[in-house]
Amino acid sequence: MDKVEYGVLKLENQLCFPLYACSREIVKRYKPFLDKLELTYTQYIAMMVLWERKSVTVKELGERLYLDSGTLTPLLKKMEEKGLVTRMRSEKDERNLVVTVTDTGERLKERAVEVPLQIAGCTKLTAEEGMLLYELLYKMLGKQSSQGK
Amino acid sequence: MDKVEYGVLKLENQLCFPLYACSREIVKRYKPFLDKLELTYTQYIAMMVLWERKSVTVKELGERLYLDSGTLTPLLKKMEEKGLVTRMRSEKDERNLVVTVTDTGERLKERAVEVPLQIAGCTKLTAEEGMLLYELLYKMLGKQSSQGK
DNA sequence: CTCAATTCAATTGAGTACAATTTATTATAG
DNA sequence: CTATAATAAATTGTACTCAATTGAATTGAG
Repeated sequence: MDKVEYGVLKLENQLCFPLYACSREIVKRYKPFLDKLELTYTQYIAMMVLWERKSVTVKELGERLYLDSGTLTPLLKKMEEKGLVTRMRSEKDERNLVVTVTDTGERLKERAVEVPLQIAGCTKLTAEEGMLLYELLYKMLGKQSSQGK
Repeated sequence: MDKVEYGVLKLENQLCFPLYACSREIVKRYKPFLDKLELTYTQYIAMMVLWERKSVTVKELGERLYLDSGTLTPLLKKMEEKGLVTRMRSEKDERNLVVTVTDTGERLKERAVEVPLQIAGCTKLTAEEGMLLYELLYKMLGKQSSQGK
């Protein structure tokens, strides 16, 4: 009767913590594979959008990745230096900066396809559990799942 | 027949991405509440361990939070400056640094209990979904769930 | 038209993360 | 006992992450 409901403050009773820890652990699992491509994890997911779209504005990329220009501007400048993308102001609206994959960036895609395959072997979840986790995470993110691809 | 299996490289087919995005979004949801306590998210989870254990070494704290001394040393120094913890070398083994909650740190616990309650209202998942997500994340982290608390 | 509001990137500053190295301390093989 | 190995923090350097601010370009109300 002395202690109140401090149980809610225990780390093991938090949902946020395994989410935070798991996210970082997964990024670490990607590292050895991404090192071979000389990409960081953030650069990798940015390239995923670019391989799919060819050209996007910083704003669109940010909406897709949940990142803002504070993160993306320096990231994209490094990717430009590496020759993976070009950065150019839109002619229609010069406030927009258009990022486009170069041929070098496009060629990297061929080596990158191996990454998801190699990572799949490191996962401790079954396919069904992975699917379920996917659905729950997107629900938590507040978006409709686009699983039915 | 021209395109190969590039579908594996689509952002929407990744499990890692919603994990990464969700983790950051949740930390953002905590921010307004943690701001009132003048804690960052990382400081908050470190305090959770300390509220539970009273005293831990940097090594133990790191194992619990999946963080290393490179992250924890500056974090704990800031927490010491704020008067939340003390940092002292262990007498038994001076390689170990023992972190202990101060009275100020202990008092913060009383205000912190509100945080999980207020966050709970922001979640888009049902209790069952939350539990399921929790189990899946711990399985992915490669630890046995300690849910049966 | 024209100036105030809006939009988009860039910048700034604080705070992590983490790999790799260094330093101090303790354990251990010979 | 002593040189070596192992361990724990701290340090260093790179790379995000994000809130807040700034500045240039565009929009829109009057």
